[in-house]
Amino acid sequence: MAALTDDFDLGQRLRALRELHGLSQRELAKRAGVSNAVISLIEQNRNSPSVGMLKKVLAGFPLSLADFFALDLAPREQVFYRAEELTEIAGGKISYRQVGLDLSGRGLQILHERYAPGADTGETMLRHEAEEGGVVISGRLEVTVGDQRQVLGPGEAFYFDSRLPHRFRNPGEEPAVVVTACTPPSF
Amino acid sequence: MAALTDDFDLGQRLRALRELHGLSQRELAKRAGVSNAVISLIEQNRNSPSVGMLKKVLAGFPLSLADFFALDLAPREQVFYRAEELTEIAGGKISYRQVGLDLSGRGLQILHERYAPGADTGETMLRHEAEEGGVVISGRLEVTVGDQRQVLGPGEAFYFDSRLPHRFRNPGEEPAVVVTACTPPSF
DNA sequence: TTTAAATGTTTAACATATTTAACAGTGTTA
DNA sequence: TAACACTGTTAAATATGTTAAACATTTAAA
Repeated sequence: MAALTDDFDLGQRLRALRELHGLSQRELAKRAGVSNAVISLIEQNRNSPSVGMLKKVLAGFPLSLADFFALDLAPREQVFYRAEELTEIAGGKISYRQVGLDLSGRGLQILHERYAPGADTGETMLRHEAEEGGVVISGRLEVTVGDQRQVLGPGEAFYFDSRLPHRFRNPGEEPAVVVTACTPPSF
Repeated sequence: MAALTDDFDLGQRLRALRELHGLSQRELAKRAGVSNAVISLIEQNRNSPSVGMLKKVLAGFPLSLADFFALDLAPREQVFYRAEELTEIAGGKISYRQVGLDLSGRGLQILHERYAPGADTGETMLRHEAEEGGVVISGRLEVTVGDQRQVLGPGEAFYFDSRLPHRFRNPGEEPAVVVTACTPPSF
């Protein structure tokens, strides 16, 4: 997950962020309660700020450390997708239709899912580093998370930490349709 | 989003991570190419490591900065939500029904939205630091992002950078229903 | 017990980050 | 033009992080 972990330019990132917010170095410094010099130096990569300092600076936006490092500054392309354009990921008894083709470097994965009657993600529970949730549109969906299990119907929803072992199953006679979201994308 | 931005204990986090990997301070230090003392000091929160140093240390696992800060060590609570339990945020001509009550410290916001005929988020375009997307369930929704505009119907979808000015409107005669997701949560 | 090899911690010397205060440049107003 | 308010940058002083080396403790083997 987590895009741009390596090569990234911390200074450039801070500068881009600051300019995006329309702040001068001094304005940001004032909000953050630090000297303006340090912002200049950080943006030039002439020092490697301590985590404490960076946290202070980001508080001026405000923005969390996690968000700062997870930020993706690349510009975006396609915005709209026709139903046929959603990219089918799995196929078969479970259909995952993803909004967007390539999510690498993105923070969000949105899926239009359809579970045929009886469809099941399987005995071996799923786990990954993420948060996910969804809303059931039609049919019935059995969701198991950790030691909790429940069957959800239209309008009902779920939200959990994806590191907890989880599983989805359609226990009904009709197809189950769900819209789910996951951050960061898990496949 | 991004959990535990404030209170979190960097030292505790590093220690937990190291022990999870079954490494001693010295082993990790060797892999990371730093002195073992700094790891001891960081874990005791007796210094606030520079970003460069922290990055080096994490490389010993390896783990990216983004992942490190995105890590959430806290346990989660409610997983399932009945339709009535979705928390109504706006009400009125536009209904935002959110999965989960309090999303502070979370990375994902999922909304079950309903736009009455003619409902509109307004002339002044929305902007915030996030990524968002959604799938239209029923009715028709006009989505404007930057200089792009399109009317989407059931099964159609969108995905964009929330920093681009955007707007939603129901141009039709029947209610429009959408499931959207946003990371990080925007309100 | 003794020895050795681990473990985490501490201290003093050193390297680096941060602040304060000044510098240089821009655009605006009188 | 001068005077001002703003911009980002820089130098020297200070504060803090980092290292190398030693300390103290535990475990295992002889």
